[in-house]
Parts: sequence; structure tokens; C-alpha cells
Amino acid sequence: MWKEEIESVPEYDFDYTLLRWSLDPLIQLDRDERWVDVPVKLDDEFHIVRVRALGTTSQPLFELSSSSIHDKETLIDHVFELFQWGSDLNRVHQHFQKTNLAALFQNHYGTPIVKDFHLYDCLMKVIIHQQLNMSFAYTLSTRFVKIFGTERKGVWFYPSPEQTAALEYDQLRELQFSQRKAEYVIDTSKLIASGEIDLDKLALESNDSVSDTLVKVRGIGPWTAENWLMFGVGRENLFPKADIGIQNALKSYFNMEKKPDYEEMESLSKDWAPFKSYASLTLWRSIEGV
DNA sequence: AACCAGGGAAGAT
DNA sequence: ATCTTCCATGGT
Repeated sequence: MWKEEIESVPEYDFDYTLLRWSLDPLIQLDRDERWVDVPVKLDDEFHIVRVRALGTTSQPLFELSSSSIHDKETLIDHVFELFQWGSDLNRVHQHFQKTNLAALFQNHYGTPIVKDFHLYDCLMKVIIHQQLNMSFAYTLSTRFVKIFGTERKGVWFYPSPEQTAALEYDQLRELQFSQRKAEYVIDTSKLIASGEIDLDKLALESNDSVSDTLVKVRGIGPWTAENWLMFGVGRENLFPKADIGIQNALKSYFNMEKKPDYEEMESLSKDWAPFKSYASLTLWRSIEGV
């Protein structure tokens, strides 16, 4: 068992991250005690790192601990990257003060891009969540992982691409996946298991290059590619215009009669680069009422 | 009961 | 190329 304290750059609202994660029954956390157990899969071995907040939004400080015998520095680096502790959210806040989202960012300080735990998990989750209300979306992804994934000390790990690739469509239909969704999940996993799609390599390429590759896969459209880039890779400049939640948030924030079309969204977002992801996150957050 | 949901593929112009 | 319809199923 080791422990280590890590500081990050203000403003970083970790409690909001815990709140958002509390929607996902797969994630073991405690919002009162302010910790979360992070699953870390390295070389097909399962590790768990507990991350506990000691500080505040304006003075972020975290305690990492684990009983894993794996190299401590590797685990710490992984978690540091996962939470994007290296990124300075003040520069983001300052940037948006010059835009039409100034008030929004005043109301929601320090919303970080917190990545999903692994690249493959993220892609599966995003595909499963397409077009579904959040409640049922989490029901499906939770069933998927609890039946085909692996549990260690109460912490859930997604199945590997190879494990998913070996499933029959009917096994997902039984979990109330649509036929299409079952095909998307299994067929995409087959591409990854066979090496035709290499997510680790993709994560090093430009946004456009990644999108071009992923959108060719049946079941992955622009929204899914953008969400993977944001929540899987942690890119800062994504604005998924196909997202119904973002459309509703814009309608509400700008007091519009109806949801904006693509052209209006393009116009509204013209000054947001290079930090569009934070606008997306903060817009989502705004309609969650927190 | 009808419409919506943090989309995308297939079919029709 | 762009617009429309269908896919599936729970939530409201």
C-alpha cells in the first residue's frame, strides 16, 4: 500500500466530476468522503488507484493510494493524465470571458475534461449511449460490463475487445440492445481485436484524421467520433453539434424559440476555439442544474 | 398516448 | 450531396 499527494492547477472542480460520475453505477465512489476508485488496466493486469480530494476548486490537492505492486510512478502518471491535471483551466476561463459564454463560465468554474478510464471502454460506452436517454443509457452500459466484464474489489473493468468480439449479437439483444446497437458494439470490437483499428495509435493523430478513420466504421458517426476524442483522448477543441443535450443547453442559455440548427451553432461557437470542449462540457453541466 | 432521448444507417430525391 | 425515414426501447 502506498500513498502520494498530488497538486494540480486551479480552478479544478473535482466534486463536479464525482457528481457526474455518480450517474454511472459502474464507478465506485463516495461524494461525501470525496474519493473514487479508478480502474487501471495495464498489460492486461488490473490495478485500482483510489483518488481522494483533499483540497478545493481553487486549491486542488489529491491523495492517491493503491495496494497494487505495479510500478507506482506509472500508475501515478496514468491517473494524472486521466484527470488532465496538467491543463490550466484558468486560461480557459479567461478565454471565455471574451465570448458569448462569459456568464456561463462565471456560473460554472473549473469544469475539467475528465477522461473515461480507457480508450476502448470509452468507445463502447459512447456507442451504447447513442440516442438513448441517460438513464437507460447507463442501464445498458452497466449490464454490458457487469455481465461480460471483470470485477475487482467492487471496481468494474470493461471486457477486452477480444472478449466482446467473441460474443453473439443475441447475447446483447438479451440485455435489451437493439439489433443495430449489438452489431455496432461487436463488429467494432472485432475491428479493434484484429488490429484493423488501433485506438492507441489513433489517439496520437489529429482530430480530423481520427474522425476520418472512425466515421468509416459502421455505427460510428461524427457525434461518436467527437465524443471519443473528448472523453477518450481528452482533446480540448470538440463541439458535438449533433448532440441533443448541447442543442437544448444553447436554446436555454440564449433564450431561443427552438433548438439551434448547425448553421446557428457554427455562428454561436466561432470564438470558442481552441477550447470548444470546455464549452461543450459547461453547456452540458448547465442543463444538469449544477 | 405521443413524443423525446447527450445518433446513425439506409433509402429517397 | 442533401433530405427523410427507419431503427429500438425506456423515460416522461
